[in-house]
Amino acid sequence: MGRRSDHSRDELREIAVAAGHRHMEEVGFAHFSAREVAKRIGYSIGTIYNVFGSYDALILAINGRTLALWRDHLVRRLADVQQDRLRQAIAAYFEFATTHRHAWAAIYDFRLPEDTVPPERYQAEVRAIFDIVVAEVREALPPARQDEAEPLTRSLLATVHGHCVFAMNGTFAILGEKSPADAAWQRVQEAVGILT
Amino acid sequence: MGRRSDHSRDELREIAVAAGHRHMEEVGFAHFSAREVAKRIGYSIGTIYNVFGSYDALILAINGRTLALWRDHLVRRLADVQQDRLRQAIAAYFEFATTHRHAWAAIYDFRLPEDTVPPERYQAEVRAIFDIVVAEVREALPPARQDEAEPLTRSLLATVHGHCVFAMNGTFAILGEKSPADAAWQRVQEAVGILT
DNA sequence: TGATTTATTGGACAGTGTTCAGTATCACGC
DNA sequence: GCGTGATACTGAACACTGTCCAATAAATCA
Repeated sequence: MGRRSDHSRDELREIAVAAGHRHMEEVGFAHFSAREVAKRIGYSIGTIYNVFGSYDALILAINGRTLALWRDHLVRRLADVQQDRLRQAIAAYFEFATTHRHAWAAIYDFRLPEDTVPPERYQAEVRAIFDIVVAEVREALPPARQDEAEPLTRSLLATVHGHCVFAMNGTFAILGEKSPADAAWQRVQEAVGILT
Repeated sequence: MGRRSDHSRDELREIAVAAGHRHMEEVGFAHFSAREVAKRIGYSIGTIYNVFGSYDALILAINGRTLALWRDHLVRRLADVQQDRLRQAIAAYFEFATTHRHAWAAIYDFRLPEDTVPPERYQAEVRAIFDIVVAEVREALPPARQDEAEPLTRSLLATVHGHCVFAMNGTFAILGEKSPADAAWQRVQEAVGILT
């Protein structure tokens, strides 16, 4: 067949990413299939490769969307909160991971070939989330120490992430930990408190 | 063919795990192949399934071996160190992840089917590493607080793990973090210091 | 109306995990 | 020595995967 034109190229890309994201949420990275995405949007596997160029690029697009949804969740969660904003941010981290288990895990399950860097769009998505958290951390610091917000935020994000990973992958279950979010919150409080 | 008997069943299992572990180190979880393991030990794919029962069980056996090597590395690294033992432990964490990138990542890339629990042997391997670290954390705490060592260690392990993950998967590169291990060490110092 | 560009297809290829009927070899009882 | 099981091992078959690309249909342009 030839051009079908019910969708522009950008629309088609958008539709494929949306369907791919749903598929990822349902089956997870290990059982994700590009053919299945094609099937779901009513196109053939070849079209997926025409639009995205490679399997990796498709995954990257889907993970990028997950990051955008994650940021969205974080923003909404902080929108009408006055107190304990850092704690709410941690809660949002865990909530998103729990609610979107598979899509969230896919962000970390997928690895680009070595010596390959993610595209600028994707990196921007990561930084966008980071920037939101930096602002919160800065707010929690005394004015004299606010220039330390960025390195501190990197470390605190890693800290929360570690707790979230162990909660999601069963490590904490093996070790008998039952309040991962609380533990993460303690570490964050200590780190911020010591500069106060 | 029939029974070949150059190896007992246990020997064969051992050989397969060793070869599988090497294969994993070379190509990583995404490109790991059970057929390739079979080829490397000079048996057919069927034998792999006879010995391990399933792909998942093979991966679990290989990851179990990685955990054992990791524990070994940690023990050796702490063997003749008097000062800064916690810091050395963190260094050992990062070292092992760096030196065995693929095998280390496979521990977290692989996920058992939902509602499935890893076999007791595997759990014991995880706890063995945990126990080593608990002893170090307890030693670093004042006598009156040593009963808090276990929950604290779970949290600190997660903290260090988070930093290591972000260092290995490129997140820290995107965010401009250049001393992940130092950042992790700071968080650990704070948490331990506050109880001192 | 051609000629050309573009979008889309789906078969072909090499690889995967998984199963299992078939076969070769051993150990043992007679 | 000779059956008779039990055991170890094989590899073809199946349904799937990512990847590529010659063929084709439709839209656009000259």
